[in-house]
Amino acid sequence: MTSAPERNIRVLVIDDEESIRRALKSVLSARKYEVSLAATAAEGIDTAIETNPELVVLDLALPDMDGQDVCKELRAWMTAPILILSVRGNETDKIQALDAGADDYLTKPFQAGELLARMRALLRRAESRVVSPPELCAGDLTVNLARRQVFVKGEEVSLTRTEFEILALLVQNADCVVTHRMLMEKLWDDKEERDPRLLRVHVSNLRKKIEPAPSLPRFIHTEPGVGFRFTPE
Amino acid sequence: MTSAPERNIRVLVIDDEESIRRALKSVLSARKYEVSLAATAAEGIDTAIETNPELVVLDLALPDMDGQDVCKELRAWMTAPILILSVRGNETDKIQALDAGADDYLTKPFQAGELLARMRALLRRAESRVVSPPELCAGDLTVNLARRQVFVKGEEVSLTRTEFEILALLVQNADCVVTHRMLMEKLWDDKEERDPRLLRVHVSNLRKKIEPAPSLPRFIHTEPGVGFRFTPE
DNA sequence: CCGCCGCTTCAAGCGGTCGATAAGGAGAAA
DNA sequence: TTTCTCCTTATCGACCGCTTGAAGCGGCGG
Repeated sequence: MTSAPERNIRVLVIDDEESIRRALKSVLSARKYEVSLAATAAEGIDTAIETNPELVVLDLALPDMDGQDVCKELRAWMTAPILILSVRGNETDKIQALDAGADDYLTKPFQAGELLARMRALLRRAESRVVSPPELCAGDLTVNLARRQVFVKGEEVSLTRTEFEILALLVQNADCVVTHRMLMEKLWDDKEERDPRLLRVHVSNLRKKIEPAPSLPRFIHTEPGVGFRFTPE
Repeated sequence: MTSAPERNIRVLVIDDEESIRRALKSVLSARKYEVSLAATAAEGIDTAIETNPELVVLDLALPDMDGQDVCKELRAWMTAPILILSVRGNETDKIQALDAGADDYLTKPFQAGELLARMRALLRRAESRVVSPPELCAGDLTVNLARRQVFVKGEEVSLTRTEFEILALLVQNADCVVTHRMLMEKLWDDKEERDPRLLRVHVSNLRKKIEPAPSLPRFIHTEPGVGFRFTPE
């Protein structure tokens, strides 16, 4: 996988050397990365907050703050990998930086190819991380979006594709009204107008499968003329 | 986090130099790591299958196989981080190893402290990730992703490349739905749309080989309009 | 009280997707 | 070249679920 990423990945470079910034900007932009630059630690942290980068390249020797402290400060709220650049190649610096939350440490002068390869390795790891285990429990109902499974009183019920899509959208917007338009756009991505009755039939069938009393809905409430609402409480 | 891990972490060291193996064994054991050793690539892969390590330290220059190929072979079924050791410090070797699936690259001679710090950084990242065992048993079916072998009632069945790829992807996402799109992207990495019928044929052939009753699937269930799901239990 | 309107439910037709099978075609090995 | 394996395409029957029409139900206003 030496190829450029299909999507533009946001990278933040924090380095006080003008020449390094320019060089990295040029090299990374050519690889279709979306590059932000910062010359000081303070500026770097601000930019990180603004752009929320997916990877940070951080020089250890900044004028206004120690590199390790920058690392820790970023780590406090950010999970993106941090790659350290430094002219200092001694063991203690490396250990301290890595233990401060950095993910890799590269000694200057470095070769662009190695930096890019290490960035790819870090990003490969980061992207394979699971986002969150999206499981919802409400009363007798359990909805597992990742597994596409729904349980009522521990018994798995089999939902149709459309039924599950509807339920998923409602669960994702729990307590909020999901309009007819939103549902229909999600279900049939063509924008042509569809019969609103269609939704009602599907919702009706869905209720029969997951509601304790389908005619007195506990989970899926209808907002007349607007849409539906899922109530977990 | 300079402290030793609270739980014994399984580390596999693959290196042909006796002295390195001894030194690492001693250093890592003192840090409460549970160390396995291997002197050749073949032995290393076998040990990896047996012990399912949480981190692999791999020498790039092994007598019986190229380091990159070992990397790729491990990556095919293992998600644990791989740290490369090598006397070769040139850029090309590093890039190739990192792109082959390695997570870090350290040039010999190295200092123990740096190795330990890099291991900690890698393990910190991998901490939250589930380690998948290299072999899965479900009823009469045994799937060994590492060895690319499949057994039914103890008898090995021979799968074609595509069939195994499909089964592997399904097993790795056991209980979760694997969409048609995911399967097709994995099988044919070209993004051009393919005939969904193709998948059905391959899955059908696969079922005939591993299902007790192919028409009433026990392992590979189809989710209409979405994809397929592997059910171990 | 009655009719209108929107939501719910039921029932039936139709279309799409799936599974099985067979045959064409590409590539490797003999 | 032949032969074999495996990928791919094609065809067909069966079935599930989407869709639509229509009736039942309740609230609200005239």
